[in-house]
Amino acid sequence: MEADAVFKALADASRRDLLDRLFDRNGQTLGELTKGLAMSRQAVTKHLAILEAANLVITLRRGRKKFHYLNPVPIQLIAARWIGKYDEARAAALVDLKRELENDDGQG
Amino acid sequence: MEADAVFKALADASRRDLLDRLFDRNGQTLGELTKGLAMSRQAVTKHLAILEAANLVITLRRGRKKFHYLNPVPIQLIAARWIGKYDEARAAALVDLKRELENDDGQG
DNA sequence: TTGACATGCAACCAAAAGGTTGCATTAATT
DNA sequence: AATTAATGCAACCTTTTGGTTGCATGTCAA
Repeated sequence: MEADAVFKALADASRRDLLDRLFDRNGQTLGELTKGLAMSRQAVTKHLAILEAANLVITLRRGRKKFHYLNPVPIQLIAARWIGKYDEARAAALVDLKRELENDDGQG
Repeated sequence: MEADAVFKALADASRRDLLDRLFDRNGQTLGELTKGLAMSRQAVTKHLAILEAANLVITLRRGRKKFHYLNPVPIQLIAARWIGKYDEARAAALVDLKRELENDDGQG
C-alpha cells in the first residue's frame, strides 16, 4: 500500500469533507458531490482523482454517470500499522519529558 | 484540537520519518535529528516547527541545545474521532458497492 | 574574552498544490 | 438528428510548500 498517497490525500480538508459526505451517503455522483461545495466541478474532480489514486474512493461508471464509493480499508491499514505503534509510546513519551524537565541540573 | 494541522503535518514523509526517529530515541536535539538526513539543518528546523505547531512534538531548551520529544496524543485523538468512524463503515461500504456492481440493469 | 558549537532568522527559489476557465466527449432524451 | 446532461481534458494562474544559502544570536569551553 502507498501510505504516502493516503496521508497526502487526507491532508486536505476538502477531501476529508468529501469522504465524510460519502460516509453519510455512499455512491454519489460527481454532480451530487459538487452541490453545496464552494468550488467548481473540475476542482472536485481533481480531489476525487486524488482520493481514488489513494484507493480511498472506488468509482463505477454507468452510462454518463460516475458513482463514488468510500473505501475505508487504507485508513484501517494506516490505523493498524502506524498509529498502533504510537499507542505503546503514549505513556513512555510523557514520562521521558517529565523526567527531563525535573532533572533541571542535568548534563546540559 | 486542530485536526487539520495534524493531518498536514503527517502528510510529509520527512516529517513522519522524524517522528519515527523520535519514537526510536526520544529527546534528540536538532543536530542529532539532522544527522543522516539528506537535507540541511534549516530544512529540519522547519519540519520540526510544523510538527511542534501540530503539537506532535514538544521541545525543551536547555542551554544551547534544544531537545525534541514525541507527543502521540494528537494521533490518538484523530484515531479515536476520525478513524473509528470508518471502522463501522468497513462492512457497509463494500456491500453497497457489490450490490451496485451486480445490479447492472439498475436505474442508470 | 576569544573561539567554537548549537540554534535562530530572513531572503530567496523551484516545484507542487489547489483552483479557475474553456472546450471536447459521451450518453440520455425528445 | 438535435438538444441537454454528466463528465473528461488541458491550459493557465496564484499560493503554498519544501528546500536552499547567508548571516545573526546565544552559550559553553579554554
